[in-house]
Amino acid sequence: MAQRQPGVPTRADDLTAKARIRNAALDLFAAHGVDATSLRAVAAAAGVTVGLIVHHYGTKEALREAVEFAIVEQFAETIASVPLGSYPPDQIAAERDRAVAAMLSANQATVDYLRRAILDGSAQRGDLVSRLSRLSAQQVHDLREAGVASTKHTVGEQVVTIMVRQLGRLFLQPLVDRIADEFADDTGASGRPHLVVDVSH
Amino acid sequence: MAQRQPGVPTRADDLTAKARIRNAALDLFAAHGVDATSLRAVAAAAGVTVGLIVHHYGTKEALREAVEFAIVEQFAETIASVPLGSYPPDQIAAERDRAVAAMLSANQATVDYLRRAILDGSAQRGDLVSRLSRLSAQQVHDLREAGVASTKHTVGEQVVTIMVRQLGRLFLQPLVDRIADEFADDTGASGRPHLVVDVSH
DNA sequence: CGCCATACTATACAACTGTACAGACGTTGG
DNA sequence: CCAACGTCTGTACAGTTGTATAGTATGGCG
Repeated sequence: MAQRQPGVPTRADDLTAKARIRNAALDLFAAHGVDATSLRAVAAAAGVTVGLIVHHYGTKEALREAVEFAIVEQFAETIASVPLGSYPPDQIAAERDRAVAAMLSANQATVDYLRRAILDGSAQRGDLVSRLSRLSAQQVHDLREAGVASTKHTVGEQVVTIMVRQLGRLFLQPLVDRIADEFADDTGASGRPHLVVDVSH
Repeated sequence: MAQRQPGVPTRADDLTAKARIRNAALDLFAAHGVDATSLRAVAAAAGVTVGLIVHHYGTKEALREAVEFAIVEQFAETIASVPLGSYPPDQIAAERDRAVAAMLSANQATVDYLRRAILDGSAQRGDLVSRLSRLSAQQVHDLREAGVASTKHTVGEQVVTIMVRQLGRLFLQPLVDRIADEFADDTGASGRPHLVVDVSH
């Protein structure tokens, strides 16, 4: 085998090997779960050897953390793509929601990974869910500073509402789809049912 | 070690070894996932050796199927515990819903296992979700025969509604709890947020 | 009693896991 | 030019996995 990127990482075929490994890991972790995904499977999908994964990330756990870090980055960048001044104050929140929804629907692997992460719920500080929650909290805080967001509820309540409405529908959709498929011939052409997920305080 | 149940399985300490294995498997599968649970862990939890699991169930896959079969049975029995004649026709459906909800809240492991099963979504016929869907469909069918259930929607739509409303809240609750915990000191004593899950056709 | 079916243990094994490590290659800085 | 460095491969290893199997004990039944 020829080595692809010797010396300083050039971007010959689109992506660094390190990035390709991380992307392949996200896809496989999302599809089959972290435990059920071997480093060898990741290596094969990324077109590298197991040794290189260890070289770049050290351990499987560290690779998982890198994947989660990338997901948080993805959220942060998406939110930052709709800065405070870009829309009338009363539309910022809605516009950010739309941006996040668009990002998620374009990255099924991210959604699938998140679903598993929340499910397994390690519940430890520094967790993926914790970090996303803090990101949401920061967003709520910013909007309040700008005098936009309501202060009728606590920040915690607003974060729960944002995250559950954003993610809840995505998590439950597979269940709806499964059952809809089950009765596909029966449902008539009435189309997919529409999910409603919300929280009340 | 002394063997516990020689010959015909007596019910010396509460349960057959075979049943203890199945229960232990349900608990561990629910808590950590099937893949992450070794037969040795199941054996230890059930107080038997690995060999006995193989003896009774053959393969890990067969053990998983036995666990799922037991779950379906649990649903079926719960529904059957509220027979058609036991309540006024217009209350049967609601009463059965209540019975299922009570059964689920008393069996956290079942809920957790179901959450994982739906998540992984093997999407194959004979699947756990498929079997539960068919159970729901049967229920809807029965209620229609008795002239109780509405025929305004298709059976498929009604099954989706039943399953999503039953299970959706249970699946999303961990997410809500996680975030609520994250902001526990912030939320004030406003109590846990209440989840709303529904489908519209 | 003798015999067999069953419940059960113990050990063994091949496959696969994550991790470690030695080295090959090409680039870069002095 | 050459030593140092980062990227990358290949192999090796100890631990764990699911499964197979040989063997032991025990109760029921002729």
